Amino acid sequence: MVRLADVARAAGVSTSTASRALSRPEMVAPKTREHVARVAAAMGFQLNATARALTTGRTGLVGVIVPTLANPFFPPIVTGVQQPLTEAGGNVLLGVSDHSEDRERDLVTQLESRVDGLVLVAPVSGDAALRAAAERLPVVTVDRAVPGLPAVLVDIPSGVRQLMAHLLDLGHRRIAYLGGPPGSWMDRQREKAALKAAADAGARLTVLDPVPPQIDAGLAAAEHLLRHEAEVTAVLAYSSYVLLGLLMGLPGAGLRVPEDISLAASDDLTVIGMTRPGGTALQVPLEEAGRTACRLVQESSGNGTRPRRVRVPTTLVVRESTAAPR
Amino acid sequence: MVRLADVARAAGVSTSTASRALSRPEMVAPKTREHVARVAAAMGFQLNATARALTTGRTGLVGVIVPTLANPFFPPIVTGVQQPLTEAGGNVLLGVSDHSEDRERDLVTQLESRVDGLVLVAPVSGDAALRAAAERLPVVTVDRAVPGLPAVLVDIPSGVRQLMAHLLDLGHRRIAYLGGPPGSWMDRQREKAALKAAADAGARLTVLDPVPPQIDAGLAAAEHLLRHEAEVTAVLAYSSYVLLGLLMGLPGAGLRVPEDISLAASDDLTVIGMTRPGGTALQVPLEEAGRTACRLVQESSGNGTRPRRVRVPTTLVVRESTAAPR
DNA sequence: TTGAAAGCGCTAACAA
DNA sequence: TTGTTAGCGCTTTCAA
Repeated sequence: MVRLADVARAAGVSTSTASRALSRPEMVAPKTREHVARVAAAMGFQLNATARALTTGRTGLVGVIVPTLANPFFPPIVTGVQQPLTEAGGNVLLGVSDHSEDRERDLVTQLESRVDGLVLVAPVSGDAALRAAAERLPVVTVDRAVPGLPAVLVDIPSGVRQLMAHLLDLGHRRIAYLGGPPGSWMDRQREKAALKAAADAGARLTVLDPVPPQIDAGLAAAEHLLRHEAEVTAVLAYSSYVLLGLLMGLPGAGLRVPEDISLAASDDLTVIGMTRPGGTALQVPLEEAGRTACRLVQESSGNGTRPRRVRVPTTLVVRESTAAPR
Repeated sequence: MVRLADVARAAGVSTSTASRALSRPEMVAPKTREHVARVAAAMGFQLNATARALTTGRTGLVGVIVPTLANPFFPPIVTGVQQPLTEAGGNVLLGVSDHSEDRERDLVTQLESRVDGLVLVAPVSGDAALRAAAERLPVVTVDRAVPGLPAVLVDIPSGVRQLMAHLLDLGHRRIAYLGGPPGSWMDRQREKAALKAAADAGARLTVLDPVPPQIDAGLAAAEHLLRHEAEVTAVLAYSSYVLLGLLMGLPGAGLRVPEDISLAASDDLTVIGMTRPGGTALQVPLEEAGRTACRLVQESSGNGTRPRRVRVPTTLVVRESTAAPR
């Protein structure tokens, strides 16, 4: 392995000068700088990141802890965090908690001394534990608000209001909300927003039982809908998986979309933009959420501006699955 | 920040003893060991990973470079790599190359001094560049074979043979292969395997034009199929996205699955296991591929066993979308 | 603009 | 079993 000292000797300068020539070029005479750079390149030299980290106290790494990569919600966030780091040669140190609080805690303590900051995506630990971590290094949460910590929140409730407004504008007055996943905090927010929008417009919103986020659930829901809720003219599904299920189940039962019933979803994580009919849905800016979280980490690495809370807005994308009721 | 020296002083031992008590407990008297552990815990002490890495030469990190996280093929591989590391407290340092050779090269040089080894997933760089990297640290490729380097290959061609055998067993003799993505090396392997299986059985395999991996493409293909290839009784799609498109497009045109036509796909990356009818497909063990790659990295960190090439087998999962032709 | 020297926090000979 | 000592490869005062 070639070390900085080797380069310095070969270039006939001190290690300090060699170090400066490569890391703080403006501190070195142009001639020396170029000479050192040339020698270093010729020897195939690369500064050792670990040693730099030890002396400078900065690793250039940001830790990202996600519950899983199997849910398509999370990978785009990781991609987003990576983006602002790229320019500066930084990287993402990834941790997958598997939805386990224990595992999450272990990951936080493991990563603490390896990263400059931490992005915790939908963390499951308690507020206190998260605040404790934030005392030791910059911590930003995504899709979860912890009092006193900076956070990035995807503003789905306001998106749901847009979705409802769209359906109401079309003339729907009997709408079903197909909620889930069972027990989810986010779902209660969505449901609340939908109920309020319906009430404000004097429309009826039937809240169906929460279902798991699977196509299967959509198919089952389609059957239920047909048997018991024939009078609704539109369905708002909390997930694109469920919407996909509805899209597959309803035609088989003789209900055409959107002629007989309108369908919309509050995320676009599956391919529902490309089905036929295309699914009306909220576009969720997950990469942007990741980018924002990364920038908040970088900000709070500097001197202490007070914790910011950033809300990233969703966008309503209207496609063929919604139309005026007959 | 609490350092090891602080713990040592508080515990009344030398830093070496403190170090051993925490890192190599078997080298220290039980009493001392527990005392040090207690003191360390009380002070909230954690060994500094960067400093350890500098002295030991091992970081505990494995770099994983993927082309993207947007394609559902890749996240499970990353998850798989992480798994064997977890027990030893290791982590994944992630790089996303965006399918760019330049970016991939930069990532390799960036990560080199931060990780113990590198897993390159479907790398785009030339063989020579990859072999050069392998001279400096352990490198394992996934879904790409480089002569001289260890690799993990998902054995889709043999899976395609199973799929073909399944269709032929059912009695299909006029089968369409819907290939893609356009220009893909993997696709040529699949197509070759399918053609050979058909020829061996005296069946006819019509190779349709490659399409991109989107539901849309499936829908378009469905229409094409109806207009020009009405005589086929089964379709083998190279991707589950395309299968999903067929599943959505065919019924609308009056063709029932599987009564009028059988459908199968050579991956199960979407939710086609949960559609109705369920889609017959190859189950692709991506997490296992990741785990295997990680173990190969760990192996080649030790003394040099010669590069291994591991082939992970796919599994045929038969569901309702395939049946005997009428 | 450059160099000498100290040290980041830890581990690992070597000695005792 | 424990302590002393010398680095790991780099950056950064401080002085010249």
